[in-house]
Amino acid sequence: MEFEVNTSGREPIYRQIASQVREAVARGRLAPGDRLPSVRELSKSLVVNPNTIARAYTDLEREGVLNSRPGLGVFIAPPGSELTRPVRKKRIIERIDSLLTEAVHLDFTRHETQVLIEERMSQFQWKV
Amino acid sequence: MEFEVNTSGREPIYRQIASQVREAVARGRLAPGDRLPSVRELSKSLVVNPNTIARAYTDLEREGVLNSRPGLGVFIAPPGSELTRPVRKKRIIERIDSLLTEAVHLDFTRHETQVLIEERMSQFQWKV
Amino acid sequence: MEFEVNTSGREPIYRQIASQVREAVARGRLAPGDRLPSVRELSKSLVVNPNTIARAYTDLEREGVLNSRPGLGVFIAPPGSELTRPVRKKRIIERIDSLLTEAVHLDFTRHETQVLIEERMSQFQWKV
Amino acid sequence: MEFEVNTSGREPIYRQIASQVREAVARGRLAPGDRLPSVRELSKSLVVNPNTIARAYTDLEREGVLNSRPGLGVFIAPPGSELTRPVRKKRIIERIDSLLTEAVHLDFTRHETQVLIEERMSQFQWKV
DNA sequence: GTGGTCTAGACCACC
DNA sequence: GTGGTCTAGACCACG
Repeated sequence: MEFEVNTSGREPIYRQIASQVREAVARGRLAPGDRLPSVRELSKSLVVNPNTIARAYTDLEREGVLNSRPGLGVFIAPPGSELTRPVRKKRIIERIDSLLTEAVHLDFTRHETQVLIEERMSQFQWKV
Repeated sequence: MEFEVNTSGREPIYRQIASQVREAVARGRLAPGDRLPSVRELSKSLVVNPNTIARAYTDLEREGVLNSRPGLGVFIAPPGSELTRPVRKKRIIERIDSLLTEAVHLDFTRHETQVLIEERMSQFQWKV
Repeated sequence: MEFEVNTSGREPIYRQIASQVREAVARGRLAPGDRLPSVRELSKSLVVNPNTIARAYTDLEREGVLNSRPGLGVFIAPPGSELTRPVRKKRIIERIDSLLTEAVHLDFTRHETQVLIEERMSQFQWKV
Repeated sequence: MEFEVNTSGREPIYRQIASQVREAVARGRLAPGDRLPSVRELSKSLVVNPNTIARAYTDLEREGVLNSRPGLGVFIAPPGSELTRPVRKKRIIERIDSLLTEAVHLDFTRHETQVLIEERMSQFQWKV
C-alpha cells in the first residue's frame, strides 16, 4: 500500500495516515489479514517520526480496524462494528448533512450532487 | 437567526458558529443581503468572547459567504463562488469519498446509504 | 481527586491514571461536568511527563469518559455506553472468568469469594 | 490437555498458554501430579517458538502452579499457596474492584452483574 | 526484527 | 492559560 502525507495543510499527519488506511479497507484494497508496513519502515519511507506512525496505528487498532502484534507487525482486523445502530445512524447523518451543506455552498445542483455520489459509490466495496 | 453553541463538545466555538451560518445559507434560511448580528451583540447573547465571534465572521468572509461593511454590519454575500469548477468538483469528491468510507466502516449497505442521503437531500435548499 | 502512580510495576503510567479516573467515576467520586487537573498541573504533581498524562486523557476521551476542551480543561463526560449489548456482555464475562480463575488459584472458597464481591459491590455507584 | 493460541489478538502467546493452564487447574480439568506436554512437543503442535512455551512454563513454576523435573517433564504442583492470607486477600480485592469498575462502565446494573457472576461461578471447581 | 512506553522539549490552536 | 501535535531518541517486552 502506498501512502502520501501532506505536511502543508492543517490535518495532522497521523490522521491522514489513518484515513488512508480506512479508505483502502472500505474500497477493498486492503483485506483482513493483510499486513501493513512496520512502524519503522513507514516512518522511513514517509520521512516522519516513528511515533507519528505508531499513533495512527494505535488509533486504528482502538477502532477495531487493525490488530498489532508486537514482534510480528500490524494487520487488518476482521470486520464487525461494535457500535450500536442508533449511534452509527446519528454519526452518518451528521456526515451526510455536512457534505450536503458543502455541496450547496459550492453551488452544485441537487442532480449534479446525486450523480457524483452515485459515481463514487461504485468505487467502494459494500457489504453483501 | 438563532445560534447555539455547545461548549461541552470538542468542536471549536468559532467553527460551530461558522458552520451554522453556512448551513442556514444552504437550507435557504439566510438569503443574500440578510444582516447578521454584530460581533458585540452575538458575543453578549451567546456569552462568548468577542474574538471568537470575530474569528468566525472573518473565516466566512474569506470564504466569500459574508461581506462586512464597517459601520453598517455583516451581510450574507451574493453567491457566485470564486472557485473554478474543477477545483470545486475535486473538493466535493473528496468529501463524498470520505463520507462513503465512513459509511462502509460503520457497516451500512449501499442501499441504506442511498436512502439516508436521499432523505437528507430533501431538507436542503437547492439551486434552481 | 488524588492520583497515585507506581513506576516500579509493569503497568504503564498512563494506564494507571486512566484506571483511577474510571474507578472514581464508577464509584461516584467524580460526576459528569467535574473538571480534572490540567495536563500540566498533574504532570507536575506526579512528576511525570505531560505527554504521559495527555495520553491517559486522550484514551479516556476516546472511550467517552472525558471531554477535553482546549483552552478550558478536561471534564467528566455525561454517561452512555455506545457498545452493543452482546459485545459488552462478552467483555464482562471474560473479566468475570479471569477473576474467578484467580480466586480459585489463590485458594479462596466459593463462599468467601461471594462475600468479598458482595462487600465491594456496595462501594460502587450503580445505575438506577 | 488441549491448548489454543490466538495470534491475532494482542495478548502475548506465552501468557495465553499460562492462563489456559491456570484456568484448567481452577476448573479441575488438571489435577496435581498431571503431566503437561513437554516444551518441544507443545511448541510443535502449536507451531510456536519453543522459547515462548518455556517462558509460559517458567512463569507458572515461579507462581507455584507447576513443578518441572528435568528429564521427566512438567507436572501440576500440589496446591498450598505460598502467599499469606492478607496478601492474597488484597490481591483478590483489587481484581474485584477492577471488575466492578468495568461493569459499571459498561452500563450493567448491580443485579445483572450479580446474576452473571453467579452463573459463571458454577462453572468453576471450588475447594471443598 | 517487531510494537509499546516514556522523556524532553518544540510549536500551534483555542479561549 | 488550556489541550493537540510532532520530533528525537531511549529502553523494554515479544517472537
